[in-house]
Amino acid sequence: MEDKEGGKPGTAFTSESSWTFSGGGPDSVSSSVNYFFDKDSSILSEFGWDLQPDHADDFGRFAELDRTDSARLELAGNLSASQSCAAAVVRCSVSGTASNPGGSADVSTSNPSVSSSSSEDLPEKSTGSGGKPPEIPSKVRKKGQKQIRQPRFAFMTKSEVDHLEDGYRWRKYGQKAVKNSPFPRSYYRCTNSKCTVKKRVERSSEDPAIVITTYEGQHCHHGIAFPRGGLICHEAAFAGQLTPPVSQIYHPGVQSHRQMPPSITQSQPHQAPVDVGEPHPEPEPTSQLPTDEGLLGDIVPPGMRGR
DNA sequence: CGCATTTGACCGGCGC
DNA sequence: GCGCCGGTCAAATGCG
Repeated sequence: MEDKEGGKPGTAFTSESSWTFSGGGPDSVSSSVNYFFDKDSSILSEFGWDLQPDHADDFGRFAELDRTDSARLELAGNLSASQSCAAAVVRCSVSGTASNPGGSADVSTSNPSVSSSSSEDLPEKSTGSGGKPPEIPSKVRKKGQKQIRQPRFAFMTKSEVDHLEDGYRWRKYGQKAVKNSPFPRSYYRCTNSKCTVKKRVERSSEDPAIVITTYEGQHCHHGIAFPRGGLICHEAAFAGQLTPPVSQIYHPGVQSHRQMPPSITQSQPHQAPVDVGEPHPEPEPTSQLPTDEGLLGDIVPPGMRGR
């Protein structure tokens, strides 16, 4: 894991980010694993997270699990509780690239300009708007230079829904069948035209209940990218900072209905138990409104502190 | 009408 | 060099 480049876990990203989920991980995720999750949650800081002691400990614990025997993470408590839709953080890994070597630590949600720190790989291709420049097609990468990826952050959640609500809006731009997996992989990108964050969603071939979500890049905007409007409260904005499993943040009235399946939009009073070891019998994922004190009050991104 | 999703095609990287 | 595979594009389609 962290021995790969001999760098400090959580502080030095690999220049070549190939990764996977270590032992016990799904075969479908076929990259090599780099768990940079450090006990001091420094990696979270890299992504703009700031765990307060209690939860830093939580992260530390499961990071440790990953490194030792890759035991199932049972991230009980506030973080996973937010994924009431029968989702729980199972495992988490972070990787990144030299294109953003720790610089992401400076990223603040209140500083959109930092977004440019990343996109060596994503040259502002205003996709969808049609039109890649003839001479510089977006998909063409520099020859002789391996594709440089933005910092990535992946986690596994146990969820019935593939696309977990995370406070940001995503547009699906592709779907591919995954080798050795009956489940397809979906590709999303942030709907914010200036934001190059992408995410991949796929299900574990071993445990269909587990959704593997991979985020790449960082949001260069703090609110939710709601073209049609509405502000989202800063908590949700933060949630999208890394778009972690703490997501499931839904604010009635401001959240786009499109993104929110009926089953999700209706908050449920109960919380699904967090037990990643066995499937949840819950037929329908439910969501809840995480309270600021229960979730967001504990994990505060740098840019959000003092707000 | 505008936006999101679907889906087949295309392209580049990588392993053999 | 070839084939496989992952990732992305973009036209078509659907939906609110």
